[in-house]
Amino acid sequence: MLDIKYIRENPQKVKLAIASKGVDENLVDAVLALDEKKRQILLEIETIRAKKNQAEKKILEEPEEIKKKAIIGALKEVKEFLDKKEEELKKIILEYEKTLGLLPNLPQPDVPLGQDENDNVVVKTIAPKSKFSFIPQDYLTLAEKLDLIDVARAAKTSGSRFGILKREAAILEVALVSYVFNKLLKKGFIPVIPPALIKKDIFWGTGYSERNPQETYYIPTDDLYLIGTAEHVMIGMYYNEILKETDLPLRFVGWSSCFRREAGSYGQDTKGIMRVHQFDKVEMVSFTTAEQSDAEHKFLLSLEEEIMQDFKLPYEVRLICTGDLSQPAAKSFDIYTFLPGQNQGAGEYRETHSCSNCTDYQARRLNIKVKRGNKTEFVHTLNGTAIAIGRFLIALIENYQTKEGYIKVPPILWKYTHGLKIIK
RNA sequence: GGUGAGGUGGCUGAGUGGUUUAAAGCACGCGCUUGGAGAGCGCGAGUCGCCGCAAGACGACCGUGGGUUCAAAUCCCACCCUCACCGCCA
Repeated sequence: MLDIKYIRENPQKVKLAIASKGVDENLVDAVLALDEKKRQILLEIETIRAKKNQAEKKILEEPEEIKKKAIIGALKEVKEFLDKKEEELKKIILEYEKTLGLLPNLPQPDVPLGQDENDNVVVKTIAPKSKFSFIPQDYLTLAEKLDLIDVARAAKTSGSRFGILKREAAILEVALVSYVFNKLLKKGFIPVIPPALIKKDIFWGTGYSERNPQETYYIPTDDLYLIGTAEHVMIGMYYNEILKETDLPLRFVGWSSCFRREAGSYGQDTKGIMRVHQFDKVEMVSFTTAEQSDAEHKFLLSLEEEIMQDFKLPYEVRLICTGDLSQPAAKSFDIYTFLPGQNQGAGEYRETHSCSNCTDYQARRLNIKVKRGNKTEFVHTLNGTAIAIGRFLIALIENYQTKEGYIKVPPILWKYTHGLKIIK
């Protein structure tokens, strides 16, 4: 949610900003019109209510029955009028909040203008150190030979766009989670295993529902949503709470399954587990003060890069352009990992991590504040991928493959795989 | 699922129809005191909206939504949530 005062004072800036994210700029005028109407009715109601309150106090001092009755009679008429006005106000507030909710967070000034992911800007490249002496194979070919990923049987039980991780792939997931929990625990993150179902208010509050409502699984019987990421729960945990300043930055790491309907992605990545309805992910989340959030954003990105470097994976960091930013994000970096087995061995960079500063956008929607001295203010929230298991496994399989079609286990994981050093 | 208790400000907690402008304590802010800190003392201070250059005025808010009443934190109804005990259960 945006600050209405800021919109009132800077309507042109807001229009430009939301247009750069591909959202209709006319929404700004709609919000301002509703805001004005709302304030006008509110003023009217409050003036009358002030008079009514004074009249009520007079009744106490009034000894004469006749005068009392006259006042009470007049008050009844006033009440009927107020009831009508209040009804009108309620409708306008509802419309106002709905419209205001449609406005996305504003991009920070250093975010490049652009339409879609093709306009994202590469800000750093860690290129592959050496080339394969053979033509590297596609992860799915390798994984199916070794019986690590079973898409066919997943289709049998669950339909298209599902995968079953088997044998060493399942062991690797547990190892990856242990490794990354261990790493982030040392950095002061609080580990969390969240529920997979959340309430409507929380889901709305994290700010992902408006732009692509069909993306989420919804269970009508219980009025609950399946989480698309552990972030939904980790941010939502503090709904309507006031945090202590000394607790900030407050950091969580959560491991959960993530559910995505992938509506509108027909034909993309239809094979394998690159794009599936359910995958597991370890996600980082931070709550900070307004001044801390830029530094925290860099910190989360640095952790993601550390993870990449622990595994000696080649990658690019891309600064996301305005048109590709999510609704709540003010600025995002993505990490694209090099997958040498794609394009018949020519290789390709694919998105494996993301890292966003949502400033106070989610905090306003969820009413999450921090007490600073005598005042309370909205916190800033950030999120970043630690390891998205499916895509990270793809990266490991393709980068650690051998000529024989085996897969080496990265040394950093040995301590978590109990002696497993190669998959064959 | 059953029974009972409860939901009040940053926190604990008093408040059963009208000077509640929500007591008190803790925490917080400013000042006094001190070489400095602490303790102590004094003062200030809820949130949101709205009008105003400002001082300040006004309105709303005591889990949420309705209702009763001239008047509701307080009475009534529904719902949500928390805690305790019981039942069931991986």
